Amino acid sequence: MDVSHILDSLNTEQREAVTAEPGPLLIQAGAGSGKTRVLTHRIAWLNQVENVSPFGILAVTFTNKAAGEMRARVEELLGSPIGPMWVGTFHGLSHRFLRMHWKEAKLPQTFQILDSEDQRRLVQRAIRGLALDETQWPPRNAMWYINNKKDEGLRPQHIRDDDDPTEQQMIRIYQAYENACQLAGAVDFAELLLRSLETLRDNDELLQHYQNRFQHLLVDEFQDTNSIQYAWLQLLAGEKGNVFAVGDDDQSIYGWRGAKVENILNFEHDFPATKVIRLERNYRSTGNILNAANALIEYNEDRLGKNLWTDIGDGDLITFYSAHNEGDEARFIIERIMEHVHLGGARAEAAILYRSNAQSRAIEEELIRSGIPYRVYGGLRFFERMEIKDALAYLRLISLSDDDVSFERVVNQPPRGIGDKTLSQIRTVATDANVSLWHACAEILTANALKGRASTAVTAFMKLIMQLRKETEGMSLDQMISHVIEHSGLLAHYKKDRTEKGEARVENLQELVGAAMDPPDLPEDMPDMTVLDAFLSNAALEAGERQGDEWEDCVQLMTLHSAKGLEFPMVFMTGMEQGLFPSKRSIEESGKVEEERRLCYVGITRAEKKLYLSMAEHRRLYGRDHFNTASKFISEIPAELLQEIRPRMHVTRPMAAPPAIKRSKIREDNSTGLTVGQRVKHSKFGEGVVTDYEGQGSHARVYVNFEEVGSKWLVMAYANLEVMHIA
DNA sequence: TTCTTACCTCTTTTT
DNA sequence: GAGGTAAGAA
Repeated sequence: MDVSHILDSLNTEQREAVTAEPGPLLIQAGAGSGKTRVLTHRIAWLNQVENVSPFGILAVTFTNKAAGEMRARVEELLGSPIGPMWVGTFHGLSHRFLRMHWKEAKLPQTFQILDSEDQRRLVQRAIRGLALDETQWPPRNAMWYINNKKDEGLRPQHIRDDDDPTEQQMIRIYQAYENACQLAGAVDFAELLLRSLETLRDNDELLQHYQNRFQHLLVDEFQDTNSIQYAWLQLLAGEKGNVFAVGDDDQSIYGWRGAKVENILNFEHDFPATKVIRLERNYRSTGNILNAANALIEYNEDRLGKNLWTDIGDGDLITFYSAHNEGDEARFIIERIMEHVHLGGARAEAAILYRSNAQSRAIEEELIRSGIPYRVYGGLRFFERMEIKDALAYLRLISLSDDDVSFERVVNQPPRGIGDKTLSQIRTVATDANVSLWHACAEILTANALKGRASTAVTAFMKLIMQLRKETEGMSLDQMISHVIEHSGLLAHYKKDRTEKGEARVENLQELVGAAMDPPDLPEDMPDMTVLDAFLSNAALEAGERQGDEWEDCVQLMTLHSAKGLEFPMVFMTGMEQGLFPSKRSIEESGKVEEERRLCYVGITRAEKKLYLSMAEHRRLYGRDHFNTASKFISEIPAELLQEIRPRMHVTRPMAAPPAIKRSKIREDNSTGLTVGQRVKHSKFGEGVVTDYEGQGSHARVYVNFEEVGSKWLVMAYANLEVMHIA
């Protein structure tokens, strides 16, 4: 058979990996060495040359983005859909497994997935239920504790308290939370993994079946696996141990989430006769960029050691800019991007990376002012918005009324007279009888234990949910959502809010209906799943990764973490400041700086041609002023690779900075004919800059920051603004 | 009971 | 700076 389409584009080491005999294989692949390529070509090789059925292949990664890309590349290579192949994230595949085997996993068929916010609320309720002081036992901490234990594979009964009262209390909270989850049929992210591991481990028949089925397991970003994920792989691999693991210890950046780099070391031990292949040739970056990355990562003591090389040539030096403040930093970046665009480059070739999401604001403001389209990855996602979660909670409650998380969310949203007092009564009954809140309501009503007004309100609420259930039966998903937001009063509730925020919420709800017109595919091996279940699970697991306007040529903004696995011709690493990157916390805790350095390594190696590093000597973050010195990572890059640019001395800006502009504004229809950042002239107020706009047609208004009289809202129809052209 | 306001804390990174 | 909470007013 002709295998040239699989092998031709590969170098010797890559080819060795792709064509290796079955058995455990560990690929130590440096950044840009063709990791994903090796992985996808291996799948094609197994399928087309070794004749392994797609049914027998499981490939797993960490992020939805990476999984999506892997799927697309495999389909392209095979020239057909992946069909029954299991390709996805650890969480996604675990979820799939649990949906198929909910009975064995002791879950209700319609179990729901909790996102971090849901989880926090439920933990909080557990803490309150135990009559503990929330200030002394912050839900966030307890949640962190629980997730950590779950990542270690530990249930409350497995944890030794060592007579430590804090530990004992935490265990109690964990236990109470777990009871609440089980009762509500709720599963958090860590639970997905742990539960599927336990289910597999405790059911011989199931285990046998899957061990037989999956002849080959492939893992990407192996350095980021945590204990359960590793155990899960080991269990599935069984005796034959056909695990193809690709990883790079220098890119391990999820230690804070329980990822164990040691898994790379353990691998050779746990899977005897492991073949190790190293990929050190980099196809992505110029020599200077690579040398900087190599020199930096040398400062880490804890590493397996490898050195990337390339024959692309040295390329440009790395530019380092020390700005006065974050605005100056942003303007420097934007000027570079504009130059790039003038020379015919695409905006999408530029990526602006930062350590924490909070840093994006300053950059976004300047981008808006300059009228440059951009796209932010991460941050607040569609399905995490309040109004969307409200709507989904109604849907969940309709499909499973024992869902306490959803119950609490919407029982008084919109307000219907069921306040704290009534609710706490319901909660008490529920806890005492160990039943769901919904169930407790029914009991209280039959026992006539509520006062007149509260009783009517609760009855009305229950009636509403049951009625919605009946009315939406047989409806398509989008009809159903449309019906529910309308008749639950949710839409009317948000419509009452005439502010921009309220309008945005109404729009989001309408967008939700739109999203439901094109629901996710139902995998064939989950016959029990309804379209609604699939939609809801997808909402929690993917939270709306894709934002609109993907076709538009946008500058890319994201955290360093979410940049892993991606590459861009032009990369800006911002906030290279001691205390921000490396973060203050990591400096204080010993041993944490190495992970920060790896993160820096990841950032540097994203760049193909041009890398800019920048910092702000003065930065306002979280409402505080910081005066910074350069990140120690800057000094760890050899000076001969750096070209330092001094800021120009003009700093006085013509006017005060305009107020922050909401992100939702950017893509809104603009019927003013003006853009944010545009200079305009008014006959009376003089010159100013447009900082915001709202409304349609004759109601269209613009917000202008005038040099002399400050900011004013003006109605376009009367203002008679003259557009100024910047000389 | 609901709405409004003042105050408080917590700020890394993601499924 | 934001989000959440607690306290006070309608």
